Amino acid sequence: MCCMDKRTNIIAGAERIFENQGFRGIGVDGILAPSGTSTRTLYKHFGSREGLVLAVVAERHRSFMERLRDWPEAHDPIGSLFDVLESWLSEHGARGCMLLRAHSEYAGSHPDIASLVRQQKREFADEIARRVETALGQPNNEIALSIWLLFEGATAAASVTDKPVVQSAKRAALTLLSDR
Amino acid sequence: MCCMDKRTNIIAGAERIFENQGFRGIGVDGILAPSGTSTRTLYKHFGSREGLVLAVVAERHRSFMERLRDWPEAHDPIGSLFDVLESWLSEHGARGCMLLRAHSEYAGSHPDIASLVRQQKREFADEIARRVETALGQPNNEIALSIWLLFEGATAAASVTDKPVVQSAKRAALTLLSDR
DNA sequence: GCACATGTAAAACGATCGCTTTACATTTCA
DNA sequence: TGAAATGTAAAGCGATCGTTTTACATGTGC
Repeated sequence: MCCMDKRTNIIAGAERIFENQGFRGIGVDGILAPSGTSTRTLYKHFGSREGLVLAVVAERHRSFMERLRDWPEAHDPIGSLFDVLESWLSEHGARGCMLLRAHSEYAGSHPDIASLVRQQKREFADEIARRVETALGQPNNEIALSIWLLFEGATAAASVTDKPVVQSAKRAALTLLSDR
Repeated sequence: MCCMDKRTNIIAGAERIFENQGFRGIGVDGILAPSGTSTRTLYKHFGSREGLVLAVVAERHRSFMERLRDWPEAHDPIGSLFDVLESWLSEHGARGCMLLRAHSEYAGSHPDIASLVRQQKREFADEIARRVETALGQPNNEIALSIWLLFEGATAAASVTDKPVVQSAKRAALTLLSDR
């Protein structure tokens, strides 16, 4: 078996475990079980448990941004934001943003994880600002920020309610956008 | 020393620890250190580590709802929501909603913590709906839900950015409210 | 004055933690 | 052919985990 596949498999398996158990709710044996990996290989690839967490968080962000970029509805740059979220949540389950979960679990003890997540969220907020500019023909940072908050709010709230939060966030975002 | 004070002190000390380290990032000795409590007393009062977490989460919600109720600006029921949030965050630090953090760390393994948080969030969303009805003279669940999402989004986002998210959420909420 | 409730201090329990090591199988390719 | 790279399996490292236990100090009320 080749090297890059193994690395990818470990990350994919760990991602599924972290979704359900959180980052600190399970040991390395449990993290490695879904990919059938020995601990020796883990430390060869990632150096430490924390190194794997870092890689999973990075991959999670990359794959979400990729889906955002490849989503076929270019004519509705803001509405499609929430359509992507809905598809994402139905696929992964609604357990709160994994990036923010990593941030809150590790911010007190692992500054590099915290700063990675801050940078990822800056990237995401910038992407929303770009889409607002596309929709309005000019930048509007105030509206972009509000739409970001609706997005993060829907992601968080979906983990604790059955209400249709994503569609509600989408409608509110479009209202704010047409209301300036 | 009397019984209720000790219980309260343990909870208050644990709350400060959980804010900084997360729920699973520290052992019981560390949790008890700020209140100078022996482990024996912990298990007498709460039965288990998880029992303490449950009590801290319950107290956290109670004390936030109390501040909301006692806030002096009855004339602006929606705007004051975000003023309370700003005062709360400046006092406790912005590390994401502790209730949601508990939910995501324990949902996979401790259903009773998860269901407590779901109920607390239902209570909070209902309080917002009541305030929307007060402001509008009639109920509007769609607007109430959006405002809840702005609130949760601001709470989450404040932990990873320096942008003035709470004030932005407040303005967006008031816009949605006056826009129906 | 004495039982009782409440507390601390500290040792000890087995279990599990992150990580390292030893031993061995497999593929790759010069 | 045979050394290097990559992998699993499993034992073992010391540290720390949540929890229980033993021993002892306090203050309160009958």
